[in-house]
Amino acid sequence: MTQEEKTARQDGGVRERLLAAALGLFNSKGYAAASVREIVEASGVTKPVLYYYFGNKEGLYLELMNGPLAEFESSLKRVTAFQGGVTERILHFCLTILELVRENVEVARLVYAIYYGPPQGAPHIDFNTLFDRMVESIGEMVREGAENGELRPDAGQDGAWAVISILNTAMEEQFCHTPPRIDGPQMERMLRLLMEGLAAKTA
Amino acid sequence: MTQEEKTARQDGGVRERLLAAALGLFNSKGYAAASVREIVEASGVTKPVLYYYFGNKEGLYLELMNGPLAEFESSLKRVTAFQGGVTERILHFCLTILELVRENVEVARLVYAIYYGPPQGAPHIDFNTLFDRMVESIGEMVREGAENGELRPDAGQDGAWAVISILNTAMEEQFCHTPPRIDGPQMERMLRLLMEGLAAKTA
DNA sequence: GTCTATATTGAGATAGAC
DNA sequence: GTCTATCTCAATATAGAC
Repeated sequence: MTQEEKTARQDGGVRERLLAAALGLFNSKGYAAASVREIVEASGVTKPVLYYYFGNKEGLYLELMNGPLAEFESSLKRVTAFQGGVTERILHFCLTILELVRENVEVARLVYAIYYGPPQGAPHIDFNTLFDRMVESIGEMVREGAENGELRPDAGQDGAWAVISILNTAMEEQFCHTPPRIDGPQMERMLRLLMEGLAAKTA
Repeated sequence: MTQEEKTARQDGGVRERLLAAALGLFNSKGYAAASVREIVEASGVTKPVLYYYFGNKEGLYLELMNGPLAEFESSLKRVTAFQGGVTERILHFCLTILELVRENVEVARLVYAIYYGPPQGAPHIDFNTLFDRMVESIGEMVREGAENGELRPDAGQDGAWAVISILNTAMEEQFCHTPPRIDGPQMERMLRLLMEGLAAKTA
């Protein structure tokens, strides 16, 4: 057993408590306004413990984000491999993303706050590329649908952004309103409403 | 001429420069992270000047928000008085709101950051009621359209939220991406795509 | 690993001269 | 109205004992 492994086993609870407390405080007060003092008090430890585990406030923040973000990215890869008609693939994609967000509301809320709001002095993380990849995935599906006749031939950019709008707003509702006024089934109904406008009139 | 009027004339430039600098810094660093020192330096004055005009940082923030918010509210009232078919009224409503946002991007960005993100220690302003009123206005229009046969009879909650989603995401694009990937005409096309799904099939 | 105690910096805010 | 100089407090971070 290496020294690293020993350390990893020993520090168990404290690390997690610090991460959880920081996440809660970053969300309720913002990265800048949440002080180290508050974080350690909420975790029932003292300041040096935080510096021992994470080096500094930034290190704690990065540690907090990296796990869930990596998980999200790998989920993104898996979901694009889904087979079926374009409409069903779009629905499946959006529902999966929404479910991911619902499972990690706290982290998602923080990501959105940093992405959409001022960085607040938090170290930079490239959320932009991640969001763009999501946009691009939906764009490709819509384009494919327009080409193979499943969607209207003019369902290009505008159609893709309309889908993204619904997904985006549904996600935001998860962490900006309690209880959220949009859930999975409702988002699906909204998307189907949109699709009936997007779908090719073959009747 | 009262004392108030004299004062109002005299302090001209400084007040405005402080407000503008604060708005810029609140947006780029967040309310908590933007320091009074930075604000006054950017305005070319010293700290006591800020305290002279606004009492404190919170006073400055409130002064900054109140003007545009009142203007926005009165615009909301005016736009709901627009006459015409439901579809055109919805389009007019959304285009007007988007235009308002585009004319006050900086304030809108700050409002969204505070509304969606952590309050950062900024004094509370009730944006919720304002947003709800917007949601309610759209809800009423859709409901009316469903009743008078201009929209599908089942175009209720879901249809309204689909409209809101498009408007919401279009607004966000204005202050979260340069250049914005959505403008007025594109939002209109997205809404019309949605409408063709919502509209009653009378053909 | 975790503590007490403290160094150091920068924050918001004010006193008092002009 | 605007300044210089300063107060007070809380922030991040660390030294050093256990």
